[in-house]
Amino acid sequence: MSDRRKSPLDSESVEPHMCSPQMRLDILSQVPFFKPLKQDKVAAINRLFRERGYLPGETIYFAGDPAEHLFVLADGKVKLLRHNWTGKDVLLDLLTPGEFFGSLSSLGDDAYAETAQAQTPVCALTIQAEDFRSILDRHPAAALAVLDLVSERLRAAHETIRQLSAHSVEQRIAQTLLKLGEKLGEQQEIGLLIQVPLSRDDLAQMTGTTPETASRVMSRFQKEGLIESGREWVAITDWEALTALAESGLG
Amino acid sequence: MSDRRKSPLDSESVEPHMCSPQMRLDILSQVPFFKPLKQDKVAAINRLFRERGYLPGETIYFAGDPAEHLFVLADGKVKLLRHNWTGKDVLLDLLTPGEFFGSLSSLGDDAYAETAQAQTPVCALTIQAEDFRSILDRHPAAALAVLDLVSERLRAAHETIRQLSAHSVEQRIAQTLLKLGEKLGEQQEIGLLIQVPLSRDDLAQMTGTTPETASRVMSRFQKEGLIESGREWVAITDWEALTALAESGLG
DNA sequence: CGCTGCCTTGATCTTCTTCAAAACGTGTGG
DNA sequence: CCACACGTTTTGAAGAAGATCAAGGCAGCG
Repeated sequence: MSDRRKSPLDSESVEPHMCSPQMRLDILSQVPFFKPLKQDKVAAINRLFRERGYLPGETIYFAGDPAEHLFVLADGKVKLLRHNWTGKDVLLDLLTPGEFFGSLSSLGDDAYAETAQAQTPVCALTIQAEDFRSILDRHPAAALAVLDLVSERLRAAHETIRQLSAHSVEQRIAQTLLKLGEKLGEQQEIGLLIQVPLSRDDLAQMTGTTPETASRVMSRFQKEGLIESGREWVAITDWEALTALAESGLG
Repeated sequence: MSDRRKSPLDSESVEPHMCSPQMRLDILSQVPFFKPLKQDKVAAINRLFRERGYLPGETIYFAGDPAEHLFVLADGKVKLLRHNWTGKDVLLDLLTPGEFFGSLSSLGDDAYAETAQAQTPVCALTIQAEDFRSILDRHPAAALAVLDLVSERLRAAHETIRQLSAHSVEQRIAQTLLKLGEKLGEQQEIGLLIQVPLSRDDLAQMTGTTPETASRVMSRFQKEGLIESGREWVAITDWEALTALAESGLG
């Protein structure tokens, strides 16, 4: 336990990431809501998208900004968060390539409800909200696919509410690590490495606690051999035990 | 404050409520996602719906049941909740006439994620999940309207997460009362009466606390003249003060 | 009129937050 | 390549917020 290694995370170039035209088309045709469409339709849609790169830590948009665009994440990781005037931010979601964020609404004067922030170097494809809306209008299959994705997010949000309401901090952190492990995990010698820079602060913002408490819980987990962790990285070394802890609260 | 009146809530018949055919058509054509459709279309859709009545406290479906139907609430109030094996249920939403619940998904073998329970005598219109799905497939305007409603619920869920993460119990209860006041409030001599039977337990399940703590907070609010309350009813008497408390935490 | 279920209140205990200070790691510039 | 500086993490001690356990009171209903 004393030889906590250097960060085992994939190091990424610090350049704002740009994608090749072919890469764009590949990504768009893989996105769940364009998948049902014919290839030539996707090519036409592709022309409506613009490309933007962001640096780690850079804000893509702020909560309250006029919601003019929809984003499709092509490469990198994006945090979705809400601010509190107390300074206690809440991290709602961590997005991976292929997921969308931003404005879905038809109303132009709507504002973003959340802030989107690049967690790593990011390449995102953007489209005008009204353009996206009219695509959905013309392609019911795409609209239903988007509906399914949003419904799934609603389910996930309800699950988070249940956790915040009824589980201890320890259980919430365990559950969050498992969820991140499923989504971002990569098997390595250390264990199931969570492929995203994840600070104690991030974890605290995801689980509704303080960085200090998150740190204490993580230290305990590490002492018990459930995880291996260092500065902004975590790996799960005992999936079963962590699962048991998340669900019952008894180690 | 000593003469806490008898329940000022509208007393409703205890019969499982049934609606007249004309009432059904009226309700369906008023529902946001059928509103854009022509009257004759709605009449055709109406024929796909069945009608069901429920008694107060009766469970409409349980979380985990096969999700075969979509429901449109015609009359009464419905609780949406999640269970915990610890016995601590979480109340996610309180629905009023015109709102929908149940299955949106196309996959037949899906399960309900939540339990739906009648809070008052209820009349609900039900349709097979696949029938509803094919309606959305044929009517993009309806599909987009549903998408907007679900997006709005996702926003609300995120707001709840923010509150649970960053606000005190006192603030959460104040905010919840205000939200309920907006949705179900009715101006009366006592104040803005929340037209639904609302126990301390319900409030606790909405705000992630215990009935005892909810009771203590409500007593404090009453002593400070912010609300008037009795057995399963609440009225807001000082909206501004309650708002201030919800937002800043300082009375 | 007594029963059942909801509400209130008190005392105690646990969990988590807060404040503070020190140790560590990572990338930087010498 | 090494040493420094910054932001992250760890850990401690004290205090607050809320949970839990327990008892008693009140409303509505048969």
